[in-house]
Amino acid sequence: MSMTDQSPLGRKLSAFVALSDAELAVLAGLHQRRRVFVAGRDLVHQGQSKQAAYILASGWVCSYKIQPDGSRQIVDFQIPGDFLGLRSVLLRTSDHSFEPIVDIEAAEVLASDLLKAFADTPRLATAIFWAASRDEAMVVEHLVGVGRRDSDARMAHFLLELGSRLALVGIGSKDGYDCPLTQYHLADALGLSAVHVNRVLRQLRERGLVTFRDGHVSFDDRDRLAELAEFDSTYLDHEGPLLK
Amino acid sequence: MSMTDQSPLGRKLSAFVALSDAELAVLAGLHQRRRVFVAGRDLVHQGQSKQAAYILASGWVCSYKIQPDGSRQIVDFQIPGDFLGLRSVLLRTSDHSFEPIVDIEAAEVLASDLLKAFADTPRLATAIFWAASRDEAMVVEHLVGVGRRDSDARMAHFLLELGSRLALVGIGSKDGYDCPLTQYHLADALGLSAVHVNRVLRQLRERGLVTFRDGHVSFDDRDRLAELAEFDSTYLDHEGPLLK
DNA sequence: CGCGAAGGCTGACTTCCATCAGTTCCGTAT
DNA sequence: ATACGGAACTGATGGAAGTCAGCCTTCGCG
Repeated sequence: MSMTDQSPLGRKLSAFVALSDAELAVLAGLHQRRRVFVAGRDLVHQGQSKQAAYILASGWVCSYKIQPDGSRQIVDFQIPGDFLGLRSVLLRTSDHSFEPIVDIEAAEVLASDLLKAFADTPRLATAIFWAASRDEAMVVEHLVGVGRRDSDARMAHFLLELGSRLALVGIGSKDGYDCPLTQYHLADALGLSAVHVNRVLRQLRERGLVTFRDGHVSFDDRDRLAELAEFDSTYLDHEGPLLK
Repeated sequence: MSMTDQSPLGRKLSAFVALSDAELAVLAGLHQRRRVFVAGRDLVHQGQSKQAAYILASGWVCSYKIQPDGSRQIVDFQIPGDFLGLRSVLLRTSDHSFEPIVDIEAAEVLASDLLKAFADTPRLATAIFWAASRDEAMVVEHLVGVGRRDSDARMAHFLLELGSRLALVGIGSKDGYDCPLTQYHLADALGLSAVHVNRVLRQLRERGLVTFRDGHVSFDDRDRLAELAEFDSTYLDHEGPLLK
């Protein structure tokens, strides 16, 4: 199976374990029940129970929690190749919501099919658990950012992390990437107000570090940006395949 | 096996699945290699690789990340019955550190033993994954708190959550619990300065909501405290066993 | 066409929390 | 017995980010 044939998930997992053709075939099998969802209408809503998991094939999604007072915290963004709702399979009710940011395509995966795939191809299972662990590490890093970084470093770190993640599934380049997020999304993710997000972006642009404009992020000076963010990507753990 | 014989982990898992004697025996088997660690000396250090997982038997631990600038963010506290480092088994290097807050006892669990237990007793495996999912949900809720709650609500929420968790493993009562954390721990966990933590605690005490003094938390008015915190415990998911 | 909604952008004012610079209290090691 | 270190505690001051209020542009649509 050639590189270009691979799903984004296949591509991502290949960075961790070298998957055999048989394993790739099982993975492809999980992509059967393809569904389309429109931007803005929640896929899963907080408090809902017993929903399937999804593998995102194209488009962007965010997972978030709404507070009783109406404010929301975006926990993470999902990009092609990411799982949605893998964790909440075991908890009775989903503790958060998923909103497609643009129109998306996703493969619905039934818990039973997933478990069968795990039993048949343990290496694939390991790879998927690796991906889940990495997602959790990103949430932790997100928490650190919100708790301990000022708004500039927070934004810088966020934009760099996103760039790294996209690169891993073959989207974007060293210099930047297309990004459909609004300043409101950034605000809800970073724990800032939309007004302040705007000011921070302006500042970073004027300092010649990054430009986020018209749905595109350009790294104007990646090194200085990484320095400001104190960006250390080891938690993303992609140094080439571990298991041959 | 009677209730009082159970390890804290057994007790916690029993709230999710009713475990058979055979399953409880396997679980007890995982507690073989008992070790003791002294307060303050890190169990696992950020950047370290290939360490075992642990089941905490007694005492308190915190997991945290240190920033290059020296500030630290505590990600979570572990109490008896919690796993340490379950997630980082798959990532090459641990992305965070574990520090015992008091002297602790913990069972060291080798990855191979854990996998064998999973293979032999799938229901136990499910229960442990449930616990892992719940831990992740707590980190998410923590992120929400740091991102979207002001310092009072944040503290209130934290103290209530901890009370709920302790109750699940049979520690503390409806009215309060013993708690060895210092105000510095609270500050590092909640993304506040120690000075401000002190003020917030004073305020909550003066308003007659909670008293945290001399290593003991007392809920003076649990209802009003929960209201201030907008505490909704569904993410903790303990409404009695799901699987009979 | 023109209206409204969504997103981006900005200035003025306010608030929450960090920082600095201490003091007090206690337990323990010299 | 006293000196020391860790933790709790406090007042004064400043700064980072929130809130409020408003303007401009673009784009879809009645």
